[in-house]
Amino acid sequence: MSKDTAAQSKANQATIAYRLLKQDIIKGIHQPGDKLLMSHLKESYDIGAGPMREALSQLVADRLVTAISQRGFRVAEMSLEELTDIYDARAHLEALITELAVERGDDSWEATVLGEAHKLSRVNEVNSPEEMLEVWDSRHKSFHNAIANGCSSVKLLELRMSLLDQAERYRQLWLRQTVFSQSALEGKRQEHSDLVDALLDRDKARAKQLMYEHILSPIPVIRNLLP
Amino acid sequence: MSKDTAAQSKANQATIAYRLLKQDIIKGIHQPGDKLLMSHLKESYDIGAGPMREALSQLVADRLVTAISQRGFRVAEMSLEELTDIYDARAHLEALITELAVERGDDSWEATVLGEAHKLSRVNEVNSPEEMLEVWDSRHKSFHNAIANGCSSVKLLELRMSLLDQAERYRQLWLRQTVFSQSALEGKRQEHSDLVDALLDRDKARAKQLMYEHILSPIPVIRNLLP
DNA sequence: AATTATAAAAATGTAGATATTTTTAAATAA
DNA sequence: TTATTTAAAAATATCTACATTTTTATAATT
Repeated sequence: MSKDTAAQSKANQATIAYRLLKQDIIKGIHQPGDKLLMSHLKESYDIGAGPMREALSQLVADRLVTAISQRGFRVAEMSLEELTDIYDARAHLEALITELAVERGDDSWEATVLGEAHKLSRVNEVNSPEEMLEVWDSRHKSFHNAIANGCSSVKLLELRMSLLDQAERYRQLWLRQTVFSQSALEGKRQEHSDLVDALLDRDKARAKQLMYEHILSPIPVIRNLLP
Repeated sequence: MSKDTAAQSKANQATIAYRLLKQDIIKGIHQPGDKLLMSHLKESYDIGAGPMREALSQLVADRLVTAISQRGFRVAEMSLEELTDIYDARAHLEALITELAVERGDDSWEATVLGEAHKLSRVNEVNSPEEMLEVWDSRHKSFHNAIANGCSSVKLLELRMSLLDQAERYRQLWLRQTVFSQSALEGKRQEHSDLVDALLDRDKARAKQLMYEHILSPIPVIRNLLP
């Protein structure tokens, strides 16, 4: 039995519900502002009220869901204000982490970053557009994770993940626009290439600045798509 | 009826359990590594298993508790490695937030910082040592919160709070040593005064550097007290 | 000693009971 | 009529008590 299958089978109902709900909120199956009715959730996920509550209050901590005592749960709203706030925080945090990664990253970090950059630049021979989207997004994330890991700070990486989760619904809006536009994709390719250059040159200030701008760049696109 | 009492009376069992448990873990009533037995918790807090699980899994997200599926919950261990990691992250994040506060803070921010600094410098006419501890800690937190609020980033402030919560058990070790030592207290007074000067001078680089060092300064004290 | 069987303890989940909020409809007042 | 209040009903959230599953401890067996 694979490790993954073992983990899945061991996971309790609350964990299963948490994963499914989170995915469905990110995918937009549950829209911002939607009421998350316990009776519906119980039925559609086939999970009891207890574990479901447990999952929901975790998502409240993740800021993907809001709760009012005795009045249940709703999918958290999306707004231009939140978009700006999340991306401002992400840009500053990611810039900080990049700076630390340049200071602290070793040879093996450099190697991994270079490897992930290469994989990302070679997203070509794919079948469907949907697969393209998935593969590019996955490799793009791996590339950025590889850079960030160089900072060697467990806690900063956890904070980074928390912001990424909160940004994910906004990112989804940007992703389609970017991956399906040859020129946008080429722009990203250039940004990534410049970034890698700065990292390998150990040019702290330049890497920090490039990362800051790279993170903020999707904002105009997302702003236009925001409902 | 006061707002607080109303909030208390409206809060559900899970929220009550979360608050009580968190306090008791920070106070050390539940020690690092302790098993959090559902039957004991149910009895001592007089709260059912469902809400108690909900509270526990929130504390897992807060990193104050660890969970193993089907094997229950334990108070998270404390370690020198975690101390170093948390304080490294805190110092960098707080320095970043301070820098932004100097950039973004307005007149009313300056006024609040100055006011809180004044209150903190006047913790004197108190009755018991225990009260002294409580009052100083409370005002010290308010002072630092006032500075941080200047950054105007909801998300960065949330990340800051998350790290503060994780640092709280370590901070408690340092607090007694500092508040009950006249020389240590004088040292802090000086650091705070320098910090305020840099803030009001809008000296970004200096404020950032002072804050970075201020956050890291408790580490040697805590290291010696760590069990 | 190592392995297996058994019993006890504990975690987790379910179903139904209870409490709260929301909706609906009727009654009252402007 | 229109708006407001009130009371009852329905919908919903939450909790409790119990049932089930899993783990852990103990004893028995090889």
